[in-house]
Formats: sequence, structure tokens, C-alpha cells
Amino acid sequence: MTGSVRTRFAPSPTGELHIGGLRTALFGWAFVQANGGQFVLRIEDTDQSRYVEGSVENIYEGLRWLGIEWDEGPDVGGPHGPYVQSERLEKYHAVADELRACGRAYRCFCTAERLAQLRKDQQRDGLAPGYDGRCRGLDPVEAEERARTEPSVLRFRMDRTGTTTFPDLIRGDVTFQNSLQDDFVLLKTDGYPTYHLAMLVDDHDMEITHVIRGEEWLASGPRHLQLYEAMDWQPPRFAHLPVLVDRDGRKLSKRSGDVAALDYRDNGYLPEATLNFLAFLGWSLDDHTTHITPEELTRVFSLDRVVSNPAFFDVERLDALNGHYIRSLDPAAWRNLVADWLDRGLPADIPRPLDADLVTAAAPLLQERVARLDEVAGLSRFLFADLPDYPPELLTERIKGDTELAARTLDAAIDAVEAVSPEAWAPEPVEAALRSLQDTLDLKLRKFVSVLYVAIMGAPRGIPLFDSVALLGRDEALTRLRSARAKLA
RNA sequence: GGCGCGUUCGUCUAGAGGCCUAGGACACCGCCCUUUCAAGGCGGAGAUCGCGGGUUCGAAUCCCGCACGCGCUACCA
Repeated sequence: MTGSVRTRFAPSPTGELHIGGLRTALFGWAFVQANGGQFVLRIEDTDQSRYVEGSVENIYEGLRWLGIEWDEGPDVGGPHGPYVQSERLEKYHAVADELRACGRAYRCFCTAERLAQLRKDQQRDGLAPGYDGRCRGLDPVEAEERARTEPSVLRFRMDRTGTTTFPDLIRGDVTFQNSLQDDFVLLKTDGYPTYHLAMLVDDHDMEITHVIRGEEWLASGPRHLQLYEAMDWQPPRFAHLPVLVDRDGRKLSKRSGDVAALDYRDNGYLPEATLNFLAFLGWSLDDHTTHITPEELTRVFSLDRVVSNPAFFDVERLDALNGHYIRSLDPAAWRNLVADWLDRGLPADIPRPLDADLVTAAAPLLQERVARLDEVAGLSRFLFADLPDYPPELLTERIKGDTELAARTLDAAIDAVEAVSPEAWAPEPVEAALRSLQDTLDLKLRKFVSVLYVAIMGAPRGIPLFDSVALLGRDEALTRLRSARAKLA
């Protein structure tokens, strides 16, 4: 099948791109790359009422963030355009007419109220909800006449005998009883097609060979299969991806946390980490691979290694992966990221532009200590601004409230730092001076160093101390040390 | 309610009858390293493979039943 594969990602512009949608897109894209073929982006905007301004741009941005490119789509064009469903209405109507002409579709005049009541009654009686077929037997000619003055929808006449079986690339053969199917809507009152019709027409026109979509579509498989059959079109192959679930085992939704793809970017996740994370949600390469690059993914991805059970969207794992990728960044790239995140994360009252040399010096101290980019500002704020006031108890938090030790430590530290002349101020002498406290106090550094962390950065832990003191400068370091000492007086 | 799909360490998964006294990763615990915190190195604990029956010399792997979970059940996609 090399070279002949065509798949598509077909989101609806109803808001921000969902992280689950991004994962679906990733799998489709990786599948196409691995097999040779084209990846199509199609916008499914057939529900006018749910359209949200800016959605399409958000979709583009989300996909591009991960490096997913499409060969055909609304913005890049292609031989099967247009790629926006609202611009393809005639195509759907043409197929609808054909279906109506051959008797596989019929006008339905049932009102929304009647349908709602019907559903209620069916549920009350323990029956399977579904259209009861009231308009099924209407005379086609009369129905056309009525349709001129009365609102109507077009319904597909399902074959209700036997079963429908189709092979799912991930689950194997799936079988449904046709007697349980109902005549679903093809064309709505407003003349727009439903998903089922639009998808059928577009996938056929666009020569899609593999439909890779979420599991929530599995149950509508029989509808699609019968539709293909009615048109005498070759159906594509289907692959229904397992759903993404939250900690409670429910489909990932707003209440599960961040669901917008770009929220992850904005919260400090690297695209390579996010891609890596998403790739292993329901798919695996072998029994040990946990890290993968986009290049490798597009080489080795295959649908038969997608599992059929739900995948837990575990942010902890994403964090671990993100930390891994942050550490593997080369110094220059990391430095630039730090600069960006400092700029947007530090309080506005700190003058901009930030001291570039200071940023450069701080970057390496942060690289091994953050899992997300949004932690950068908090950890290095003390280098750019005065320390906020903190309670004296913080100084002794890690030394069991030993105020006397804290006082001795600070006194010794002040002396040691003062002993380093302004001319000699540099990381090495500062480190030597601070290390000498071990002898002065006759204690291991680890026994008292937390006091200095608090004095210098306002927290008992943070980025490396010696470099921080050196970066702060002699005067500022001394000021902080003295201020801490004063708190103990 | 009906239909569909699913069920292996806490989590994501490997596993397609004997290679499994079930492997990897994250998380967890311990040790080492150490300038706090991390990172890194080493090691540990952790699943009788949802339950119950079969088939077989042999089952996590095949079959049946049950339970539980999720999905669908719209003129939304």
C-alpha cells in the first residue's frame, strides 16, 4: 500500500483544538508518513450554531505546534478542494438527490417536539430510542410537494434486516444488528448536511483510504457502511482510536483539566515532549521504547500496534517527559527559552529588557531543575528583584528551629563574603569562601546551608547557592545576609 | 434500558498457547553522588494477567458465561 495511503483529520471549528483531537491528528499524520501518502486537513463546519470564531486558526496553530503538516487543506489547497464543508454544499445536495431518487432517502416532516416526545416515550417503555419511521411510507411525489412549503429533513432508509460487519483496523471485525438501526438524518432543515452525509461525500471525493478517528464513532459504523453501499462506493478502511480518559476513567473533558492543545504549550510544555507523550497514548513501539522523536515516529508508526483499551492521560508522565526534553536541549536553545519565559513570567514591575548576561548565567542553573517552562520565573525571580518579606521561622525551617545555629551561620557567612574583595568577586572565590564556613562552624555544609538558601533566595531550596550568590553581586548578597541576620535579633 | 467496545504492577503498556517464576517506562521506596532541591547512577517493592467455567500435555494468550467500566443511543460532531 506504499504511496497510496490518504488519511484526514477533520475537526469541527467549535472552539479550541482538543488535546484528544491533536492525538488523533498525530496518529493519522504519523500513519501517512510511515506509509507514504497524503494527509488531508478538512474543516467540518456543518453545524452553524456551534461555530466559534478563531477556531480554524487555533486548529492550524495546534497542529503546527507539534510539527504536523498537511498536504491538502483549506489554507494550502489541493486537488480535491474546497476543504471546508460549508463550501461544499452542492456536493452534498447532489448526493442527497441521488439517494432520494433511488429511494434510499426520504423526506421527513416530523417536528422536533414530536421527536423529543417519541424519545421520551421510548425511554419510559424501555425501548431503544430511535426514529420510528413515521414518514418512511410517504408518497415521494407528495412529499416533494409538501417540502416546498413545509420544513423537512432528509432521512436515510436503513436496511433493517440482517447484520452489518466491518473490519476495524484496531479491533478486528465489529458486528451490529441492523434491526436496531434507525433512519438517521442526512440533510437538516437548514439545508446543511449532517456529519454522516458530509463525511461520506468528502471522504469519497478526497479519496481517503483510511479513516482514523475516535472510538466515539464506532457505533455509527453501520450507517456509514450502508451509505457507502447505497452509493455503490468503495468504503475506506476504518481505525477507531481508543478514547483518552481522565483519572476517573471518563472521557477527557473540561472538568478533567486542560483540554485545549495550546494550553499545554502555554503552560510550559515542549512540543517534542507533548508529541512523545501523545504518541504513546494507546500506541507502543515495542516492550521498552519510551522516548521517540517525530522523525522516528513517522518512520515506525503502525496502526496494528494501537491498543483498543482507553488510555489514561497522565500529566505526571508528561511532566517527566518534559523534564527529560528540557535537559536534552542544547545550552543556546535553552537560554533562549529561559529568556522568553522569564520575560513573560516575571512581575511587570521588574524593568525590561531583562539583563541579558544575567539570563545567560542563570539558564544553566535552571536546566536540571525544572519540568515545565513556567517554573523558570519562580525559581530565578530572586536574581531580578528584591526578596519579598519572609518570616524568621523560614530561616530555621530545615534545622529544627535552631535559631542560634542560624545566627552563627549568618554571622560567619557575612564575614566570609566580606572577606572576598570586590575586585576578586567571581564564582570560585565565592564558593571557596562559603565552603570555608564548614571549618568556621565545624559542621558539614548540609547541616546549615538551608539558612543561606533562605537568606539569599527566600526559600530553603532552589537553584545552586554559590553561583546564585556570585550572580547577585557582593553588595546585594551582603544586604540579604544582613537582613536575614536582623530577623533573628 | 439497548447496542458496541474494553478489563495485565498505582499509571501507560509489552505479551498474538510453552521464551512469562509476566518485560519496560512513569510514580513510589532505599542507597550512592551531592551545595538545598533536582538531575544522574545502582538497587527494591509492586500484577496469582476482572471473576467463573471450559478447550489443551500446557492459557495472560483460544471458547463460553458473569461482573464492572467506558462509549454511542441528536436536525452535535
